[in-house]
Amino acid sequence: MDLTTEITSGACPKVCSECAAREISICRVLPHPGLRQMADVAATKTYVAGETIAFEDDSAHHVFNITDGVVMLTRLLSDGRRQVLGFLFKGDFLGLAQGAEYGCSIHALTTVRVCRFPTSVFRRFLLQTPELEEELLSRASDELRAAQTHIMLLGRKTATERVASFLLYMAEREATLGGSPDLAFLPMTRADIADYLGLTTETVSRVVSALKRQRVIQLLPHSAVRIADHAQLLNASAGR
Amino acid sequence: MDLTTEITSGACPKVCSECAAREISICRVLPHPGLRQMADVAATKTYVAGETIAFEDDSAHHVFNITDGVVMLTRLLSDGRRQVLGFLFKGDFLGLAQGAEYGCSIHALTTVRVCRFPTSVFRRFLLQTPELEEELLSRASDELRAAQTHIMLLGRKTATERVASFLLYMAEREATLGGSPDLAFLPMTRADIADYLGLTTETVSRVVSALKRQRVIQLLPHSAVRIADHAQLLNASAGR
DNA sequence: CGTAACCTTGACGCCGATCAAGAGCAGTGG
DNA sequence: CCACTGCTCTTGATCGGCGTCAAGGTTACG
Repeated sequence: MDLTTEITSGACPKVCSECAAREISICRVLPHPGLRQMADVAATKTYVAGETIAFEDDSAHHVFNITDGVVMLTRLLSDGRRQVLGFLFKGDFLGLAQGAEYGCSIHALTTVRVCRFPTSVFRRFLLQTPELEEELLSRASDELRAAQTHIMLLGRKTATERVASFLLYMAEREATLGGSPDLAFLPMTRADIADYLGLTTETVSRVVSALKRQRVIQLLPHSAVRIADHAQLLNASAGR
Repeated sequence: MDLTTEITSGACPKVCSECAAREISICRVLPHPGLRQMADVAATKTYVAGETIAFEDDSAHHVFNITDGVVMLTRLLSDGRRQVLGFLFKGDFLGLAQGAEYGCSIHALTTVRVCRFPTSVFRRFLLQTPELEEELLSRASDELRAAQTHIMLLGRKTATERVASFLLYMAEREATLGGSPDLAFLPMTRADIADYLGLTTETVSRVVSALKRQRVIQLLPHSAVRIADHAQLLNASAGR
């Protein structure tokens, strides 16, 4: 049975059949009755670039599937110092680290489309859907590893190594979504990158310039970066 | 029905009834038949202080419940720079972030007692035990938040703030295990602390000395620290 | 085409790293 | 009980990578 048959037969809810992240979001593990149930409580929503989706102290009323765009998570210290905790892309699930509050602010870096669920309903649905629980546990495990890699970067890498690691990471994300492995789009500002890497905008800018001068990368229009010498960049990144 | 009845009736496996972490480990959510099944595939094991339980590239053949002692997780860069990813205590589950390999080295800082399960058996058991899955997901969420706090610390806090945050964290762990909230035992060396905080031993030592001079903390025998001025230390930590 | 962000580059300063030496401390054996 | 030994911890002097401050260039967008 091909996809068209599924859609026309109505086995796949309209909202899901049109979803750009259909095959890479957590929903891919759901059997059709489950998917229908999910779809019934889902709300699709679009945020514009620059919009704040939620603040860190907000009650966590929703969990999200990112169906398109790039999302940034940040935390603040009381004096305004900011740390970027991570970026989320098409297919990512947002809500794994949530408690009663979100715990971090959620920002749309591009136009972002999400599929949103009330937390309470999602929790209830989770209890009766072991395959979804499996999937979330697996993703939590992946995120934990990613967080550890971030910790390693912040604790022990130099400025150059951090920037190189970041560029490789962005290119890799591009590749997993079907793009080229040596082309990275950077929808975030230098300040965002700096706050992700525990640096300043000036330092990020200097390192990027240096890598460009050494012909390891090229800067293209629209904040795109071409990795000209993958081996050299990997070398500069000091490994994962 | 009290605990004694349970034990003498045999509803609780011997290995579990004697477990020091019985009520705080993941097993607490298991119904008795489930607990018995778990116990059947569990092996208790003791490691001496300083022992390496596993290396980061080892195949992850086991997951662990820490039933006593303190465990440290570390990652290395190829040139030997080390990052301490975290510490685990009595009641903690070790294995959430694991893939095919452990991904980080596992070290016993004190005498450590664990309850160990073969990964494959544990996975199979997990699939048929939703309440355990729930529990793991909840713990993964907590760990993710803890990792984010660590990221904030490494990315944006000063040396003094890092050390202060660390002392508060250790005291809090002490408190959750029934100890005093202003007494922390530090079974790790200054080098371990430094590698956790992204600093050097010298800097950690200097900051500790300064806090001692300001009478914010006292150093007691056996690597214990008394928090003399909790408010002041919290102040020095710049929040969570 | 004008304006407001964002980005880059340069000069300088500081926090924490590095280098070095001595003090404290636990374990060992006489 | 004490001397010895090796490690950990502390403290001081100096250094350097990255932050800070400042100014100019570039890009996006109305």
